Amino acid sequence: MPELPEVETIKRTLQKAIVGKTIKNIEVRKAKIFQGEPQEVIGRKIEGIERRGKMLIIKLSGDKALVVHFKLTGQMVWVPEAGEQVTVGHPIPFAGTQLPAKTTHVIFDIDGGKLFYNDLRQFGWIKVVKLDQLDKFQLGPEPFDKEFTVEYLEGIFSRTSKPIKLVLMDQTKIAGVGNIYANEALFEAGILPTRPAKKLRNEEIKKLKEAIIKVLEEGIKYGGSSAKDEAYIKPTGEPGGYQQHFRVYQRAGEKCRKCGTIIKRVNLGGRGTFWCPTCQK
DNA sequence: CTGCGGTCCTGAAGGC
DNA sequence: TGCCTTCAGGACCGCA
Repeated sequence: MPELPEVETIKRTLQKAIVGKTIKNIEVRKAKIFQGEPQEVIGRKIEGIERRGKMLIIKLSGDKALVVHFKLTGQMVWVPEAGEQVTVGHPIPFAGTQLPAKTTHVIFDIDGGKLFYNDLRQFGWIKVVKLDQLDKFQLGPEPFDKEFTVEYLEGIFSRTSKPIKLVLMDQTKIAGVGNIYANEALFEAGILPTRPAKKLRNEEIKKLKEAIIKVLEEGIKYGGSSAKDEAYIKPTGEPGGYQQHFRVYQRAGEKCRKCGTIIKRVNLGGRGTFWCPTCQK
């Protein structure tokens, strides 16, 4: 599922591929996915690409932007035209099939190639948003920003007795952390996912803050994670590599890499939650 | 305010 | 073999 590191990878890949180019046409094959009028976007130049939390923001000439939320299974695949100078990766066959696939819901016809939005579960969306409306998305601080401090975390944790893992995944409190990286960060910090947030000691909060940054940086370094059952791929069509480095996520029944104890799994807030009973207290 | 459960959707996996 | 049920999951919504 595209979380901060996956969306950051998509952002960096697309920056090299499509910034400075013009959107010539948009084919919307599933109306509910594309929210807005294609006419508001066609003919505009892509001025820049940013990320906010798990959302990709494609800034256009004029006063508009496209905001993309990939939710569980959204993908963006950039396929350069034949003969086009390939600026990023290479157009490898998409899952052994041709694009558009049956999961392709929006196709952007851009100078030099096509950008496909695919989404198996169809939970994701693309919205046309005015630039001055971008701050309407209620999101907490970015983990890599300077407001993301131990003091900030102490503040939000002290006000709730919810399990710490659910607080980490609350986008209005911390932007971009989802199920994978919440599980991984809690292992790295040695904290049980079920601990009430307000019960964390200052020393643990310090460790957790560093752990969040560490696992997100690792995720970006490996180009995101293409875990089993998950649809994330880079816009080049290649999978990410972070899944090979998971400490606990989707490793129930396997041995902890640090101590050999069997990794456990439980449902917390409807999400698969994984931890090592020895390393996390 | 909190916390719970339903909703969207599809494919894989399990049961009989 | 084949049909039916269950499950996973980010964000949001309604209800108690």
